[in-house]
Amino acid sequence: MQTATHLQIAPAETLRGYGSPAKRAPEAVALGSTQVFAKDEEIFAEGDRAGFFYKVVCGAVRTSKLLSDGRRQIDAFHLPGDIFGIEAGEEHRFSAEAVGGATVIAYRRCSLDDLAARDGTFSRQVVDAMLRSLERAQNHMLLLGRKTAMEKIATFLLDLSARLGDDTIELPMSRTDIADHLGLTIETVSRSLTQLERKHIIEVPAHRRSIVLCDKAALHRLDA
Amino acid sequence: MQTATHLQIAPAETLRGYGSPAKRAPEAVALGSTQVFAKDEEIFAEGDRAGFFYKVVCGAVRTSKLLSDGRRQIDAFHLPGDIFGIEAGEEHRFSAEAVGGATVIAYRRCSLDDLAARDGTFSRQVVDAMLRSLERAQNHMLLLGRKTAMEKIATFLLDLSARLGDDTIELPMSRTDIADHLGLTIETVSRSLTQLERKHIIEVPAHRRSIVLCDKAALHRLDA
DNA sequence: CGGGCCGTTGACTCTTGTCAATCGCGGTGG
DNA sequence: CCACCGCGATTGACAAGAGTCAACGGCCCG
Repeated sequence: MQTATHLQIAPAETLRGYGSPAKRAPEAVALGSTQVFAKDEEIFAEGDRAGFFYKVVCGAVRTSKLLSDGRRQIDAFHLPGDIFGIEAGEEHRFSAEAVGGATVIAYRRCSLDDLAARDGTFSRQVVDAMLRSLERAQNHMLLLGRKTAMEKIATFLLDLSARLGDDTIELPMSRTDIADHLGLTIETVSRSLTQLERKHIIEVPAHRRSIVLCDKAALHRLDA
Repeated sequence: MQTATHLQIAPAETLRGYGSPAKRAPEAVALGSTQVFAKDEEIFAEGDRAGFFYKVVCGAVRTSKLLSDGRRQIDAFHLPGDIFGIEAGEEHRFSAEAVGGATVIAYRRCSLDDLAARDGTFSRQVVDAMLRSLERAQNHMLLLGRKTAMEKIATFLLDLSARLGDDTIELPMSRTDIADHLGLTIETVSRSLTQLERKHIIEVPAHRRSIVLCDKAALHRLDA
């Protein structure tokens, strides 16, 4: 086995703008440069040249695809620690936007071959990220193709709670985002949550932006 | 850049059986061993130890996940040349079965780190396969979450025709498989095909196992 | 010739989507 | 400080796309 002593991933201090006036935090941290994006600000768009990939530091990021008539599918929400924006080809295959403000680290994309050829911690992390994306995508296909609205909501809440490590979920995203992630309409999301609330399985405080899971067992039962 | 002169992926001649009486073609081709599976025979199951991954030589393979009550989602059909069964963890995250007979090559899975650490053609091919799976999964999520039944069918037919490189599609899979892939019921698949037939957009010969795309432009119009 | 499997078709149901009104919080400006 | 405005969320009434259940048809194979 070879011994690569240094990761040779180029720092990405010389970031070109993305057409949006984001405040950039230019201190180059280790291998990438930190950037701050405002609520709903675009990080990259479908079809953009994939010069960088990213790791979420804080906040949340959504990656999505659009149909020609505007229907949207959010394939994933990325939380702190998650890596997104890795591509096989030269272009990004989906767009990424900050959900209510996010800080990310941008890594210059070296050739994927190069990356795959190294054996440092970081390359392992990237390959792992890819595989976890794939796994998540596969689970999500099962959800989208075969689960009912209520099952989708239950899965979503349990997953988010597990990822955040807390039974009280501060939702970073709007109902519209949730709907576009689960393949539902905003009305169906709202009605499902109301129903769960009435059964005392969850509690939704007045500002409606956080959800407390009171009865996880019941949620697991609802989740097929 | 290092120069790995040999791919060090272990041949997989010493295959343990998978609990099913498949005829095995034991000649070890290059890096893996060829295996033949009968119609609907299981190649591996969800939860099996992921000791191998596979490349389709001929025929077709479906990979799928099940819900506790039997609802099924086929995440992909794998055609000749496609690689499937690569996993991040120790277990297969979905099951794989031959669709009406398939020949595959099994590769012993070395540690993914090792694999990622090499720079040979084959490792590149594997990483590429992963990224293509991911891309396909993302497109499929858009389909499952946001397309109508007719749009799903149109997308499916165009995709299959493109992959097979032919406007006449010999369907390797049943209506049930198609339904479980597109998140529909067998009845809806059947009705959609009949409707396309009536509009002279496709032709479906009497045995119903092949489909001729007469009017691809119309299909593209139906596909959002 | 008969049985079974796969696919098609029809009638009906129902979950989810659509359209529209209202609520309520938060921010803004007088 | 308070009234107003606007956006996001909720709720209701209704529509419709897709699912369910059931019958039937045709093909293959014994």
